[in-house]
Amino acid sequence: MESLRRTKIAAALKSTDFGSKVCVKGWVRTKRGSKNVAFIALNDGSTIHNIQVVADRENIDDSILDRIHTGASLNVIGTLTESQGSGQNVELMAESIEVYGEANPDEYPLQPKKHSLEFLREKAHLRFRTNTFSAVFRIRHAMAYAIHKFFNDKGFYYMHSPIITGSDAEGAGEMFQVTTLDLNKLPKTKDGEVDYSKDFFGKMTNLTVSGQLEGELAALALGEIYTFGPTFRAENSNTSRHLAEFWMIEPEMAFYDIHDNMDLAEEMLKYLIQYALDNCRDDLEFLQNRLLEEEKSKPQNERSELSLIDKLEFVTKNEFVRLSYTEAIKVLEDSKPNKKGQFQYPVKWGIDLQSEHERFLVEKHYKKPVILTDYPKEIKAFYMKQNDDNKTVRAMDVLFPGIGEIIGGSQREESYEKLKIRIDEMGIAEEDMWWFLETRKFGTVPHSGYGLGFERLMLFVTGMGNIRDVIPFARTPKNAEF
RNA sequence: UCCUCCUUAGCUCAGUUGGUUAGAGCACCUGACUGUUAAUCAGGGGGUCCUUGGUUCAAGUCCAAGAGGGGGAGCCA
Repeated sequence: MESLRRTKIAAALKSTDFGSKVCVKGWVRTKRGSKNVAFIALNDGSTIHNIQVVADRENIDDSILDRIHTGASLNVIGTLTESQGSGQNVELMAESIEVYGEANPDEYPLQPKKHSLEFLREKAHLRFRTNTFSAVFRIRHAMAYAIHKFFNDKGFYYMHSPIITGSDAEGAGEMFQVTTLDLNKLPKTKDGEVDYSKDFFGKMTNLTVSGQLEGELAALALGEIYTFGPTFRAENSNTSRHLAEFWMIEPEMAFYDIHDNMDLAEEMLKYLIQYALDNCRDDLEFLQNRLLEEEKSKPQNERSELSLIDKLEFVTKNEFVRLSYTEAIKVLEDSKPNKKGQFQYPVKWGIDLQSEHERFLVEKHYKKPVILTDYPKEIKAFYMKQNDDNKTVRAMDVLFPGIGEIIGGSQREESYEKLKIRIDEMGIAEEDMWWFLETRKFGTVPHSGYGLGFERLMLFVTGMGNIRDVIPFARTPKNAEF
């Protein structure tokens, strides 16, 4: 077969250079045939759209066409032409086709039809080859890039916080232990405890549950930093919005108060969503149509009011509602569902807000993203700045429709004395936190930060319903396949 | 971890009150068709009814336990 530089399908479909000879390579989505001609829809991942390869049986031998099924990989050389059919503008009249690899249709699990997301989750090694997942993962790339671009353009520095941590005071959940000890022959101390001095690091270590504490150290010198890396939580969470391994973005900013923090969070979310609208249009349209199809089988009252793209545009164009926890409790107490006793969990100042409460505020009452601030100190982490009322802390949670908490953050406590007292009150070992406390001892400043769950952002942008479908290989309790 | 629902052909699903040889669409194979659009039409092959135990003359169907999965809740991002 002659050699010719490969053209990506995205570029070939945009070309108007009809009559030119091009080479495309990709994977077969469908093959349709009639007596004289076969049509092959070919996709190479460069776009959601396929190029239609037209194989005239006079030019392409039946022995080749017989080897081509859904999933096969091809190298096609042909002439770019204006399509005679109505489904596409451009097509490729094949002159020669090389089959790189066949896909035995008796064994290849993907077919040119709708598969359930649950089925594809078990075929995660092949699901990239579907329209839905190729769209999701192109958008995932775009969002990761946009995050770096947003922060870089604002003068933030990308800081790599450690994955393995010797601190067990991050306080964000159960941790995965990291060890090189032989679990069948654990070294013991005289007291019968595991002797961690024999472990790789000479102490007990875990995978990080948050890069925030290290991020603060960097922010208190570099000014504005962000982390973007994997995070691990060994919680036995079995929901559509939790993963044991997920990616988190954690900006930390010196000299930012809680209001600067909220402004940044809102600006960032709007920027990221606008970036998707501007750069992932084809993929968003595909996912939007997919959702519309899915909703046809739902009863009218369960269908969403806005389409995916309208929903994204709505968020970019409207101010987020900002109110304090105390105000939110009042709204909830005065709400219809509360008066009718429809909340499963009663509303009272001091409780942690339940999903049903957050959903009422975001989806029913305000119908907009909501930022809640100034929570009771008892239900929030030790590092949050205490308010003068001695009851609340300067926390902020950004709540999104359908997702719940997409961002959690706060202004940080900068007072050495207050922080030390809070650490004692919460029973955290002070000797583990000496380095964190020293930043308050030497040249402390007001500062703030937050954590954005990358996959939760992905859920919102793609409209997907399960967090396992917006990360390539989900890690959840009892599942670390692939 | 709790509540709830589900598991039947490669995939999506139907299967009545427990009753003889378990069905459909798609996919695959064969044939028809002069350019299709998840092509269409005709025919064909394809089953550990999740597993184990129980009730019964008889279990895909009823009961119990287990496994896997979905949805909701808690924990949170």
